Amino acid sequence: METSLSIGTLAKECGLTVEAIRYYEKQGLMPKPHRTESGYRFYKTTDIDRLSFILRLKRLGFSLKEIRELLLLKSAPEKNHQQIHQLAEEKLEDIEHRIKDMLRVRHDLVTLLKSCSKAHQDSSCPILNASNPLAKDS
Amino acid sequence: METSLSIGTLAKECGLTVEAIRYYEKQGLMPKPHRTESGYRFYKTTDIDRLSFILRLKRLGFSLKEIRELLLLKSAPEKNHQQIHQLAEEKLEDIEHRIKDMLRVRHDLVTLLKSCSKAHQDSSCPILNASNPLAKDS
DNA sequence: ATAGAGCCTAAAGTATGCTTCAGAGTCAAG
DNA sequence: CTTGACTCTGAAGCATACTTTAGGCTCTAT
Repeated sequence: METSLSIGTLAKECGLTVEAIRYYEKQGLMPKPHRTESGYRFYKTTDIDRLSFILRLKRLGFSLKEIRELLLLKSAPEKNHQQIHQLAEEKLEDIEHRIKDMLRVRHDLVTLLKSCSKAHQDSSCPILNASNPLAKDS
Repeated sequence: METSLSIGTLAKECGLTVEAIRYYEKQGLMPKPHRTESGYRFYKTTDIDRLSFILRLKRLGFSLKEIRELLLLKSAPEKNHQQIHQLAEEKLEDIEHRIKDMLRVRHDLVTLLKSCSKAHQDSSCPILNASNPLAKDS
């Protein structure tokens, strides 16, 4: 069973640097991993998911501090229920606001491309004819 | 007709600082505004829209460099059509990817809240019962 | 058993995106 | 006509999020 990864492998797997992973650990985003006798970090495959989650949120404009909060939510124990629920509510509102903004920007871009396409009688525009990736909301 | 704004008014209007606006000007995000005889900048109301667009994109995790590109797209002349179309296509893909990420994070959060709610038999959860803001896609 | 790739730590350095400071002119109200 | 709020420029300073450097141990293959 090969369920453990070196920091280098994890980094490659997720497309970032070894140093960034160590930095996230220092900032409390990644948990302190187990170590080999010689002190080398080793990770579980589930750490790939955690790291992917971090990167996804980063891409969306969340700060490391905000991501830390969201991670706490994800791994929250049953205690402090009220507080966690409150925080989750805030984050969800935040995310929904961002989604709206994103759709608005998307709309602007599509409008731009439409006019652009119209001006050139180009009815085979690959962008405008693409299926809407947002039609299927979870 | 009161169609011109001081930099301070524009800043208040958009909820950022005077210094940030001057910084955006220096970075080529805001156009160089007209000046009074004494050298004071003055803006048109349409500059509010431009600044709002910038802030929206910033919130979504775009760098100032990327925002500059998107702004160039918006104000693009008819020439360089091919190149602009190409860039717009890239940006649109980028945005759609981000929207998917955002929906995924939203899904995670809602799932978390559902389980949280279930654990406490709380059927009146204000978050989960809220109407879906994404139902109406443009 | 040794070369080279990979890992370790701590600390300094860097890019981005502003904010603060210093020093000075401008404008509107009283 | 002065006081205080607002504006100007340029430069330095700061927070965030890493990256690079330095110096050293470890692991794998030849």
